[in-house]
Amino acid sequence: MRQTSFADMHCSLARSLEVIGDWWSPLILRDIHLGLRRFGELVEDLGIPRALLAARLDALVGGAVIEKVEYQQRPSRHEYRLTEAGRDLVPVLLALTAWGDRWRSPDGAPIVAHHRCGATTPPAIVCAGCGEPIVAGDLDYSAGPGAATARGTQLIAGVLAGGGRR
Amino acid sequence: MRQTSFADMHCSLARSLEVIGDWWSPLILRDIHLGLRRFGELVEDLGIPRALLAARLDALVGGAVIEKVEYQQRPSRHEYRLTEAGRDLVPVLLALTAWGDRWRSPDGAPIVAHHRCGATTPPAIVCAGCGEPIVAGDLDYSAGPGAATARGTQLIAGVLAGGGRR
DNA sequence: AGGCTTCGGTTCAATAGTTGAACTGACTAG
DNA sequence: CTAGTCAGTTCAACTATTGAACCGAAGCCT
Repeated sequence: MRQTSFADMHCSLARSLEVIGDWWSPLILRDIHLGLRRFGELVEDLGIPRALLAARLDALVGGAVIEKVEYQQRPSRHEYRLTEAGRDLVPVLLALTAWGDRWRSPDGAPIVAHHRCGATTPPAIVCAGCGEPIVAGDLDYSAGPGAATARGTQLIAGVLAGGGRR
Repeated sequence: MRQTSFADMHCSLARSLEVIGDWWSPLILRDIHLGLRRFGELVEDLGIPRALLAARLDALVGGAVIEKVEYQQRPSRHEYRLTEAGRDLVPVLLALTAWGDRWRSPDGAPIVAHHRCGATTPPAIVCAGCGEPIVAGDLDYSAGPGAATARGTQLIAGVLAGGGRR
């Protein structure tokens, strides 16, 4: 019996979590993005058990969000870098960080991001159609082409078909 | 010793994960947002063990992202609803879902979100200063007021002080 | 009144994952 | 030829997850 896999759920959130939903994975990605790319640096920065880091890195490589690159030969040494999919995840992690800044960091943000335009304001999640910031209450949902009634969306399918419940 | 807590790390991403970083928690929040608010509905939709759901709901209530509300008396029955902090998390979950749509759902999105403006396009994460979509390479970082050198940011502090490494 | 059903959990034993310390192996520098 | 660096692996103790069974309060049916 393994920890339940989300890979087969017909939900993109579940599939995303299958790749980066483990306890340490988002922090590993943060560190790699910030420039800590070597095994030893990650161990030292995070205090993560070495066995677990090795397993997580393998999983992230398998999930194609990072890749293992040789940075020197003799002795052969490797480091980890974000792939394109991994870089595409950075804004999401930044948005989650901003949430933590808003709701969990009364003493101020520990890390401040600067956009190349000079702004240090938190990111905004906006509708690509109208440009307005997205607010939970402004959303509605319908079933897409990949929908199914199965574990993880056993009732969701019905809720969506019924025009939603919210 | 239990699973390492991220609560004391000086990183808002770690603090966010402390609340919603567990394996099932984001899916539970998704379901509650979509209208599945009762214990039994969540069990049926997700196939999550009842003991685990009870523990996760308690933790999410403790983390102030959901609240337990009585929806009928005699017999007393409760449901779970997003708090303001929980609703503020919805756009982030939507962004993570969109990432899964882009990179993990070759057959098309299982769930399609509609903004009240009519658009069904995925959300965009933009810089609140200039309005441009945020791309990993356009970011730089510096230490904020809450920074510290401790587990979770043992090396990060130095990297930020040195003007970054990226 | 007595029995069946619903809802929202709790309990439990088996299994799987996490932890931290110690160890390994390839290689280099001195 | 000894010590050191880096990137892991191994291992035993401990925790967490799983899924099935059980529980209790209350309403409904006859």
